[in-house]
Parts: sequence; C-alpha cells; structure tokens
Amino acid sequence: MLKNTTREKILKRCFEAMEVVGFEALRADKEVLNLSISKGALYHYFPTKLDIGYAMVDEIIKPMYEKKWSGLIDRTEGISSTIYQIIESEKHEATEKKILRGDVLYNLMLEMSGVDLKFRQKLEEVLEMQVKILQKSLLSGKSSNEIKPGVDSRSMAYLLIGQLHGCYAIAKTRASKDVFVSMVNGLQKQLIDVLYVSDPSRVVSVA
Amino acid sequence: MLKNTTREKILKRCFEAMEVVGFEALRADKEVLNLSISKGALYHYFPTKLDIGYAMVDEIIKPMYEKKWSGLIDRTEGISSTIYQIIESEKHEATEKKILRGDVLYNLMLEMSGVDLKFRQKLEEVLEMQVKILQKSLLSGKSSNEIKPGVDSRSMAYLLIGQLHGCYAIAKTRASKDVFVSMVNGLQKQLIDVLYVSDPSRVVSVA
DNA sequence: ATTTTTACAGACTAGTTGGTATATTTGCCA
DNA sequence: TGGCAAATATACCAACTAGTCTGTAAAAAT
Repeated sequence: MLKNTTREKILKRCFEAMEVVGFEALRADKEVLNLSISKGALYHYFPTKLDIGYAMVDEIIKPMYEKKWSGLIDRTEGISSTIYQIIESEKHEATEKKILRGDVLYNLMLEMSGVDLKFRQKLEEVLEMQVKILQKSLLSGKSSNEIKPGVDSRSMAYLLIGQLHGCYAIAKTRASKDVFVSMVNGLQKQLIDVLYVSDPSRVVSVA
Repeated sequence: MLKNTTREKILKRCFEAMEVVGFEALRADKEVLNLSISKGALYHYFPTKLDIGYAMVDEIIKPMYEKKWSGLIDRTEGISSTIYQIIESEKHEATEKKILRGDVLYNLMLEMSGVDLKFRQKLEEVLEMQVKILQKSLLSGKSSNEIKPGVDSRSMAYLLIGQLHGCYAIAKTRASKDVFVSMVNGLQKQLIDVLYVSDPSRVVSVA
C-alpha cells in the first residue's frame, strides 16, 4: 500500500517516531534528515507539521484500525468468537515495549483532540469507523440470536472500544504487560457475561 | 488544605492551566506572571518545571482522587450502591467543557508516563491508591455476599478504573457529553450483570 | 548588632521550534 | 537541445522555551 516515494518515506519515518514520542514532540525535520532527506523536501510535500499529522491519520492509522476489525466484515466464524479473537490478539501482540508506548490512536486522541479541530475530526473518523463495524456486527448478532437481545449495539460498541483503551492507558502507567493482559482477560470475561448468549472462549481455545 | 502562600498560589494557578492544556504546554512563568508573581519567585519554590508537576500530583491530584473514592472508606450504605453512586456522580458532574478537557489524571498518565520516570511513579501511586480502595471494597463485598463470588477483586478494580478512563477518552474525541453519559450508563449496566448479586440501581433511583 | 538565610524581582541566555527564502538540480516533454 | 515545472538543498529567521544570573529587601538566627 505504501509506495517508496520520498513522500511515503517521510510519512513512514515520522509516524514511527510519533508512535514513540507523540505528535508535539515529533521533530519532523530531524527525523527525515536521518533518511538523508532535506528540510526543503519535507516542506515541499507537507506545508505544515499538522499536514504531516493529518496524512498520518488518513494514510497510516485509519488503515491500521480498519485491518484490526476487518475480521468482522469478511467473517468466517460467528460474531462472538470473531470479536473474542480480535481482542485475544491484542494480548498476543502486546510486548513490554508496546505497552509503555500505549496505543497510537488513543495516545493521539488524548494529545490532539483538544489542540486542533481538524485533527480531532480525523481521529473521530477513525473512531467512528471502528464503532460502526462493531455496531453493525452486534446488531446482526442480535438478529441471529448470537448476542443477547438486551444490549444496545451502539453504546456497547463505544463501550468496548473505550474499555480496550482503558486497558492500554492503565497498563502504560503501571508499565506492565501483565497488567494489560489481566485487564483484557477481565474484559473478555465481562463480555461473555454481558454480550454472548453462549460462551465463545471454548471455541477459540480449541483452535 | 491549600494555604494562600506564594507557593500555593503558584501551584493552584499552574494546576488550573495544566488541566486545560496539559503539562508540556503549561507555561508556568507566564501563568504566575498573571498573578503578579515573578519568575524569580517561581524558580525559588520550584527548581524545575517537573518539580511543579510532582507537587501538583502529590498535593492536588492525589487528594482529589482520594476524595472521589472516599465514600467507599467511610461507608454508610452497601458496597454495591456506594460504587454505583460514585460512578453516577461522574455523570452528574460532567459538563460539555469538562468532557472536552477529559480527566486530569488520565490525561497526565497518557502524556507523562513515557516522558519522566518519577512522574510516572507518582501517577502510578494515585492509580494504585484508587485500585486498593476498590479492591478492598470488592473483597469485603464478596464476604458479605453482596458481590458475586466469581470476580477477582484486583483485576476487577483495575478494569473498572480503566473503563471509566475509556469513557472519558472516547467522549473527549467525540467532543460529546452525551456520548460520555451513555457510555457510563452502559458501564453501569455491565457492572450490575458482572458484579452485583442484586441490582443496586433501584436503591439509588429512589433516593 | 551583625551575619546569614529566605523570598523575591526581572533582565538575560543558550538552545530549540516550526517555518521561509532562495538557490540549485532533476526529470520530462516539445 | 532547450525550457519549464517539480523536487531538493541549505542558510536563515523570529518566536519561544526552560532556566540562570545578579541584585535586593526583609526576616531569622547568632
């Protein structure tokens, strides 16, 4: 998806740096200098630093989170176990280092939502995209009797995304992957209680 | 608790500014200048900007969150309804403006945990304090048969704090108090399912 | 009474920031 | 081959940053 043009190289490098230090602390010119790209080239492609940020959200972050929930769109298994597996893989992908960094999207949300309106709107878009996928799945899960009828799809979708966020945030401050994993475990247990008609964890643990 | 010495005036003002813009964006010298306090005075009491931050966490933020959960320590009602009420009051205290800012502690956690070790440790202390209060309550709730026996007090305490965080974070990006309220509502419903032997919401709604 | 410490005032500084101006090179089409 | 725009290089800049320096007035200790 990402080509290897100067523009894409700039974007990729800046994103990687931003993942670690955040957007405000990102020094775009110094980053690209390490790629032997000059400040002139940088400001040729991105008139302001914010434009780098916008492009990062549109071209890197949004696709990242689309991929994360893509299993719910082209689904091969039941809704319950697909959601369960997506959350499960959060645990498996977690490393001590990643936990210290936290989740890029959530970090950006907290950092930039209050700073720049357009930035907030772009992040909101990514958020909404995820919520919509989840919401739709929960809804269809209700009609197929896979999900308890009592749950409100929309607020449950928000809540689930938010809960995942909470796990990242707490674990970041506790600086502990273990805390993250045990929180996600707790979250999964809750979901079985709240969401599912039958327990999907058995299905997954066999696979 | 806060005296009106120069030091306390500096601290209070800086905290109020930091609540809005975050720690890195806080311009301590300019803030105190609006109180007719000079840079000399500022650096007399706080050798570095980080020292202002440490003092804010220790002397303002920690007491804030102690107060927030204090109802669980000197309890007059049952554990379930006390927790329910504390969460309930989060909704009532929310305003559109506050939602845009988010929660001070959570904001700081995300912003500073990766930046400065001592800062992270101090925030961790505040977090741990809350978790311990909740954990202890859940534990005693289990022995009094008020809380389901299946729940692990510690991870549930973490999860609950994290979930509240999630509500703040999502609502901040959605820039909507309504989203916050509906997420907290969802959270409360979940808690009833997961935590309580009997539904505590009826008790509260009467009062 | 004299020294020492605390509490402040405010000009100054070294370094950094995001961004610009201008010059030069490159690729491409006629 | 020439010409023209896009691409890239680099010196530069104004604003701003956290923090320092020197000085002073009052309080506290000796």
